[in-house]
Order: sequence, then structure tokens, then C-alpha cells
Amino acid sequence: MSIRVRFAPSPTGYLHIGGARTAFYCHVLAKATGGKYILRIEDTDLERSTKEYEQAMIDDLKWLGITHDEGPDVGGEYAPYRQSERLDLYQSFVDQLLEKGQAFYDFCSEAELEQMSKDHIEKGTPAYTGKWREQEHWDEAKKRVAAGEKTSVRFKVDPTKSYSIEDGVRGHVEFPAGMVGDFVIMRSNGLPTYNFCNVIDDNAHKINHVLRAEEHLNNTVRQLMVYEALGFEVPKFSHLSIMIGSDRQKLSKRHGATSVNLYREMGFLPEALNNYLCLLGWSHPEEKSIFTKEDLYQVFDDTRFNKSPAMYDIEKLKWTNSQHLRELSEDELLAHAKEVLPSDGLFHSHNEEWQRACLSLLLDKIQVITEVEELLVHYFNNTEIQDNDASKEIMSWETTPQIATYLKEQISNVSDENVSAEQFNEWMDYCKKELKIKGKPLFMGFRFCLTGQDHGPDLKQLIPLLPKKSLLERVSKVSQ
RNA sequence: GCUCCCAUCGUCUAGCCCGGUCUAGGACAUCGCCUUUUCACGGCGGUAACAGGGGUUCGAAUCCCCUUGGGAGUACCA
Repeated sequence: MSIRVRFAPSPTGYLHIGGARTAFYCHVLAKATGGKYILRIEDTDLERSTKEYEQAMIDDLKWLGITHDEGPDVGGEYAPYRQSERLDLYQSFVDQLLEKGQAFYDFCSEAELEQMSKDHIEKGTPAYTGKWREQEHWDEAKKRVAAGEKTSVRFKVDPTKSYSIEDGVRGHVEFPAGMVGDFVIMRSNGLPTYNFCNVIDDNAHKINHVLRAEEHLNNTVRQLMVYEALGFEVPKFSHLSIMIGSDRQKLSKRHGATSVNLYREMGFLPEALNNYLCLLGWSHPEEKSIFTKEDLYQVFDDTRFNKSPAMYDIEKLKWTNSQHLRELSEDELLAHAKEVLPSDGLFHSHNEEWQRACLSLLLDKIQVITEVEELLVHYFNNTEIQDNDASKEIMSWETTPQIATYLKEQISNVSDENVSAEQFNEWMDYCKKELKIKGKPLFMGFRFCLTGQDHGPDLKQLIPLLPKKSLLERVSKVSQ
């Protein structure tokens, strides 16, 4: 039987990188096994779910290339794929459980519920101790409902029964009896809760393998109860390790950029984000660290997940991005730069020939494409002279003022807006032959006078790309 | 509190299931060297880990138990 997996986000915010990782695993697992990957939108939290977020999530997934076989936007055999369009189905199962006595109407007040929850946490009493779980009150409950009173429905948990699963990554997991109390399956506003509709949809959508984050592991016991009560076949579960921040806590907004669209804006390549995220909790069988999702279609398997939490490290993401950047053809790189770099910036203000020269020069200096514009802004507009140990050393050489004085004069005499490569070569030759400067003092002297820094791209290629004006300003400062 | 989960270099991890080939391998970061008449890229090398304690065994990173530490859940959120 072929695999059917799903990614089931709630459209209550932008796609999170943790969600992107889960979706990526689902997509790749389906592709690698000839199965299907389904996208389902879990929008039963009316207050927080929006259509805008749903669309944003679909867009982000699309940008990442994590395509699904079935979903709200593409349809499929088991449509609909949006929970807000499946409410009748949930209602019918609620009715069924009510009928069988496996669920009950609950009329406890908010204050009562609050007290129960408090006692549960502080004293270890059962999570729900209301009287409505007892059959003797059910007739009264039905009357109140018939009279039009709105109320929630709870699943009646058997406190003597324990459950267990054979988790795809955790192995055997035991959930002891009494672990959870009677939980709400239908809110008083008529909308079902996650632990209930998730089960119904996974069954209806014929999902046979659930890949999700570890934070859902404890929920599994509630879902197991629903599976049992409804007579559904239980799928295989694989609970992926969570992603944590540098403080070892679950990754969240306070750790910085956590949504995919931010990485898109920051100029990361989607294949790099996928690649990096994939390695947070999974390892390549040949220990490769750079690959595309297409490479994974051949080798991905669900036995290589890591159980322990993985710390998110943007430095390694940047390195991964730099590796993918270098895999790009010249045309792809140009297209990427054009798309990402600001349209009113320095890069876009030049012609394509210049842009290509600029990219080939800067490629091995950068990890993310946006750094190109940053470097250009620096070379064009920043005429400040770097002040550190390296610059002090360069300034201490007696040859540096000689170079500066010479260059200042030469640049002043250039009539064009730019310095040509030929002119640059002549100046170097002059300093070498006439001023007898060579090696480090020569190159570093030129670099420092012209760029104000002790490091940077190849000078011969860089200088012709820069405006004469900013070169002159810098060299004037050095020659003072 | 209770329940569940986790534990190899600073970080991501391989190895663990099926004990010996592990004086624990790779990658990021870091340091050094080489290359580059400069800077970088690249190449080479170094520092750096089996949380602790008990077992089992001829032999344990690998199996068992305990301790410690960390995380998640404990909602009419998902």
C-alpha cells in the first residue's frame, strides 16, 4: 500500500520554518516512495485563522517547491481539504459518540473549569471532574440543549485504559491510564477541536502515515481514543524532534526570524533553506550536506530521523546558501539577483553586462545574494576609511602615502566616470617600476587607498566597476 | 506537580537496533599552514564530544537500571 502523508497547518500566521521542515519531509517521503502528499488547512480556530494567512502559506510552500498532490487549491479525490468546509462531517461523528455514550454535553461554568484546571496542575486531580460525565445528568443536558442552550461536547475518557504506539522515530511509547481527562471535542460555538477533527480527516483522507512535530506526541493519546471510539484504523505516527533556539527552548518568534517569507526577503535560495532544514533532525545516508530535494527522491527514507532536538543555527544556513549559490549557472544567478536585490538599488541601476561582471566578481565573497547590494553600497557611497589594527599597519608603511599621492593625481586626471582596467594596470606598473613597490605593500596599499579596507574582491575587476568619485574621496582621505 | 520525550565535539550529526573494525568519523564555526605579488575562494592540518554512577559482559558510545540535566504537554490553540 502506498504512503499517504499530509501537512496540516493552521492558517494563524505565516509558515514557520519548523512547519516548512515537516512539509518538506512529507513531500520528499511521498516522492521517494511513490506515495501522495496532501495539504490540509486546519482552520477551526475562527478567531485566529484567516484566508490571507492560508494564501500566504500556500505561496511560501510553492516558493519552496514543496508541491502537494491534493489540497484546497488543487482539489483531489477526497475533497474538501479545508476543515471549515467539513463541519457537517464532524457534527455527524459527534452525534454518533453522543449516541453511544462516549461523549457528553458539558455545562460547567468557566469558573468551575478554571478551578478544575488549577487543581489538576497543583494537586494532580483528574483534568475534568464535572458532574456532566455521569449518565444520570444526561437527560437534563439533552433538555437544555433542546431548549437551545449552547454548550460544548466532551469525549468521555475511560480512566482505566492505557494506550501505546509504535512511533516511527521514538519507538514504543506508552501512555498510561488516567493521563488525560475528558477533553472537549466540540466547542460551544459548534466548531470541533483539533484532537477530534484531525482524526476524522486523517481517516477520511486515507492518511496512513502521520509525520508531525514532537510537541504533538502527548496529543496522540487523545487521538488514539477517538480512533478507537470511531472504529478507525490507526495510522503510523512519526514524531519529529523539535527545533530549538540557542537557549534550547522551542523555536519561536523571540529567537528572531522564524517565518519562511522572511528568509525569502533576506535573499535565501529556497533550495538552501530546504537543504538546511532537512538536516535538522535527519541525516543523509551518505552523510552529504549539500543536496537538492530531487536528489532526495532517490535516497530519502524515514528511518534516519534523529530523536533529540536540533538547535537552529543561521550561520550554517548561510553556508548552505553559499554552496547552492555556487551551483547556479551564470544566467540563474543573474535572475536570482535581479529578483531579490532592491529595484531602486545600485545593482539595478547598471546594465546587464556590468551586472554579470559584478556577480562573477562578488560571488565568492558572499553567502547570500543580498550581500551584493550591501557591498556595492559600501564601495559606492561609503568613503570612510576603515580604522583597525590592519589599517594602522598599512598606514604605517612609508609606501602607502606614496601610492596615495600618486593615485590621487592620476584619478583626478581621468576624464571618464570610471577608471578602466588598462589605466589601473598602468598605475600598478608605475608604482612597481618607478616607485619600486611590490608584493603586499603594493597590493594592500592600492586596496586600502581605493576601497578603504584591507580585504575585498579582486582589485583589477572591482575598480573599473566603481565610480571615480568615490575612489577619489577615499584616496584623498588616505593621502592627508 | 503530573505525564511523555530526549542526552556523542560550541553547533548539526555518523556510529547505537544486530556490543569488539571507535586511540569515536564527517560538516558548520574557530585556529594554524599552503596557495594567491593583496584580499578572498580553495587545499591541508589542529583544538574540540560518548552527562554522571551502577550493573550485564572477556569486552559497552552501543544492552539494562538509577541519578542529573534539558525539552514538550497538561486549553472550548493547533
